[in-house]
Amino acid sequence: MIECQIEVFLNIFTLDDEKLKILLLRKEGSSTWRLPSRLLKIDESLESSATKICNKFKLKPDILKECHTFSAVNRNKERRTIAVSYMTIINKYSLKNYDFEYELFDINSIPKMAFDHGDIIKNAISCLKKELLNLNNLKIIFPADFTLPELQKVYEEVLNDYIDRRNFRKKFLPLVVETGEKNEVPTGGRPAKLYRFLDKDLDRNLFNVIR
Amino acid sequence: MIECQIEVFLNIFTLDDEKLKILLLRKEGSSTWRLPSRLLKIDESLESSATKICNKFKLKPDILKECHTFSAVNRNKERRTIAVSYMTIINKYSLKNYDFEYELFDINSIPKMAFDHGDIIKNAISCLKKELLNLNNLKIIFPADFTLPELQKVYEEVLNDYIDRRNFRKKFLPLVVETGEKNEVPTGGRPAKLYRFLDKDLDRNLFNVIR
DNA sequence: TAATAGTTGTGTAATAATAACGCAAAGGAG
DNA sequence: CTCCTTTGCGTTATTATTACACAACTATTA
Repeated sequence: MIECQIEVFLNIFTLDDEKLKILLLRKEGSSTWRLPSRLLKIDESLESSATKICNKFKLKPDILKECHTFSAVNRNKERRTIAVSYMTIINKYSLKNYDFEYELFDINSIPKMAFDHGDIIKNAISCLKKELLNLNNLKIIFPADFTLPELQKVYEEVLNDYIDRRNFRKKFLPLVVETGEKNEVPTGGRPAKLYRFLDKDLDRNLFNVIR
Repeated sequence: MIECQIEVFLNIFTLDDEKLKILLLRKEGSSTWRLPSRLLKIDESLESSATKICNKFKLKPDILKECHTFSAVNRNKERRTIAVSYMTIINKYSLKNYDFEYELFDINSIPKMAFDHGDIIKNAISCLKKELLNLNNLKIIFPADFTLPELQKVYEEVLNDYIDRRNFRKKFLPLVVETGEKNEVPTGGRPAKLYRFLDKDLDRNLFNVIR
């Protein structure tokens, strides 16, 4: 039996400005950033602790997944601390009301992080990519009025590969329906049609996980 | 900060008599079975603690994966206990020398388990199935001199589906080489040829994960 | 207003992967 | 020798994937 504290970390991912981003916090005057976290209390499970972090941001996430448990003996010099990392995917617009200072960072440009938070994020990002291949999870960040090029950019980032535009459309057109509108935001070219997902069985992957 | 103990569980899977099995222990005179486990010590990480369980069975596993962390408040009535579950896949013959009483159980016939060990196993079995789809892990239980029907039976269990024998062979023949021998154990029919895997890039799945 | 640059939308043909199928060969049991 | 069980083998049809080029729409610039 050991005396130790359990830290719960929450990696909150979202899509912002066509890029996958993670929500990070910084203490007043600190030069390093940190993940939202919480110490486990005696009367709560890890899942409920992670849910309480969500509540602080007024989030009701559709997905909350355990990523990994970090237990290196010296990860906290002061006292033995074990960290359990969770991840969630949210829509950026559910962050409208908040009482906290936060910043969204592109997952490819993570800033200098406190302690081992950088390792925790790295692990969570690979978890994110697996989850985003499932259409139900993709739908969280693309609830309505998205363009196919936007979708494709996310897939290309997740798969870390180029996808042919015509072949991509062939896969997705049977799953979506045109809203009739066009993208109002100028992209410097022909405006793209807006789509939303059909209410179909979306609990599947159109692309395969690359191990 | 809470005072709690961390329990490490190890799900040891192997292939025995053409069936996927898990290694379980039973205390003298007890009616219920338990998973191999260990309390985390102050000076070890979870991974090293799980490795120490392996050592007790004189195992040097090729794979050791974290499955899940179990943290329900009342999972141990006496004191707050959080359990981290690991799984490994071993070759049955690495269990030849042991100092412990153990029994191998078909993963489809798990006996009455102590506490929440049944839940932990259930979770680990789904983890096992994901891992076995990777040829490198499959090779652990099929290191040499296996028959294609034996392989196929494992796939059918993992995928929970029937596979056409001819199509199955078509997929695997490019990966294996005949040893020249035939299966000596009578199966009530034509004896199957023995194979071993070629030394190829096996870090991939020939069948896709079904979510 | 014409030319240019940037972005989106569209179809077809070649190739590869998967699914569906029946029968002969080898051994064991009677 | 017959019957039963299991293994080994090839072909065809279907489906999925890949590769590839040009026109349409908008904003910007000359």
